[in-house]
Amino acid sequence: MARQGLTHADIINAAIELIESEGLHSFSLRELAGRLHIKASSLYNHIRNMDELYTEIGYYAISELKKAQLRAIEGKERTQAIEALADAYYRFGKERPEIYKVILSLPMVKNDAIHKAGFDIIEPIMTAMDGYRLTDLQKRHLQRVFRSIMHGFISQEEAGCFRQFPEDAAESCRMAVRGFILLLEISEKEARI
Amino acid sequence: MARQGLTHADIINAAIELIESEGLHSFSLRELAGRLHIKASSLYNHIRNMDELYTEIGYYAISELKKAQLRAIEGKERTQAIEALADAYYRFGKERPEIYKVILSLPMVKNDAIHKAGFDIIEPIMTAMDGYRLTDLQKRHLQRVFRSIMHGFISQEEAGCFRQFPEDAAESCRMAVRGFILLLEISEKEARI
DNA sequence: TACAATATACTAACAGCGTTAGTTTGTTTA
DNA sequence: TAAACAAACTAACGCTGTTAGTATATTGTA
Repeated sequence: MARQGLTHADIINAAIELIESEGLHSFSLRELAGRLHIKASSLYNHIRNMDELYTEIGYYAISELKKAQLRAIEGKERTQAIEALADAYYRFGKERPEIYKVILSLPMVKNDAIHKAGFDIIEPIMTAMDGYRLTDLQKRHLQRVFRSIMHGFISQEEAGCFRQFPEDAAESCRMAVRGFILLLEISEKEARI
Repeated sequence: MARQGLTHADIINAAIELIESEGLHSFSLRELAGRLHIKASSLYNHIRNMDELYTEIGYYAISELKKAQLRAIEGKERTQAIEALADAYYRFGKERPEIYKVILSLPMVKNDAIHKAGFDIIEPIMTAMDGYRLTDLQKRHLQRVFRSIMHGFISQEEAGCFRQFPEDAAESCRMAVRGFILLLEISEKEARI
């Protein structure tokens, strides 16, 4: 009706805001439309469907996470770089849990764009490992180890799986990162042989 | 109509079967009812609601995972125990991904029963660490590290996050477990001081 | 400036979902 | 045999994503 200059980006931004404030769980196209003062069906002039909307939000989340990580390791090396990286990852997960969740819902198989996003996830940890003399094979394994540790902590804490004990989960996470650094150091020694 | 002796357990078992064969994503009460040759509303004679159904399936999943882990570490100690434990956990996640996912959907806050289930998750890794001379504080942190590593690997591999490289994810996981064992060993040394 | 084309909004509807209320019917108990 | 209970039913509610068809405002062109 009262035509407003709604762009594709406006839709995505509103969706992100809504998900962050109300939670991914309760997000719906009708609610999104309501916030934009249009009907749900009108959204289809801007987006193909809900899957695609989630995919775009996933891209956004990945790029935000990547930015935060790269900022954190700037000018740092080895132990310091890894710890700063882990800290940035952990904070992102705690501060923006709803957006973080969207990343995992990305169907990583589908198309080339998502495949490309997969490399955006990897880049920061790969860069942080530059200070270690590792083979490419070692790096490919070790980046998985790092990401698994970090994702494991974030998703389990979010799910409430750490509530049995009062100890700070961030402290446990730092311990895990210490183990990862140990792994980097002994891998380095093995690579020299 | 043609009254069949449907028990509460029958419902849960059918739901588990359906989730494992068709996926958690497409699971619905109407589909479950269809498999049992009743209408969806009739399910409410046996279950309170869908949340409670998921909770019960979550309990089942936790107990299955616990059993598999305890079986794996029987008669083993230290490095062997940890590796066997990790292997059992990893296999469970790969072989029964849909049921595994239900565990995380458990709202760990709610009631005492769920709180108790939380300890069932912890028990195997706590037992496996018995062979290490660690303080209780260390154990409480380290069980989180172990669970984060394992959950991180399973959920990321399931989500397709490891598809960038051809290397076997199980191999990466073993590397992570090696890091965890390193952590156990140096924690042991620190505890003795 | 006028007309055609396009983009953006609308209404109405569909099938699916979890869930509830009220009703019927078969089984079990007194 | 009658009463009580359990387990099925039908019908409906409000919610979801999505599509089809329609109206209207903006934009590009002759």
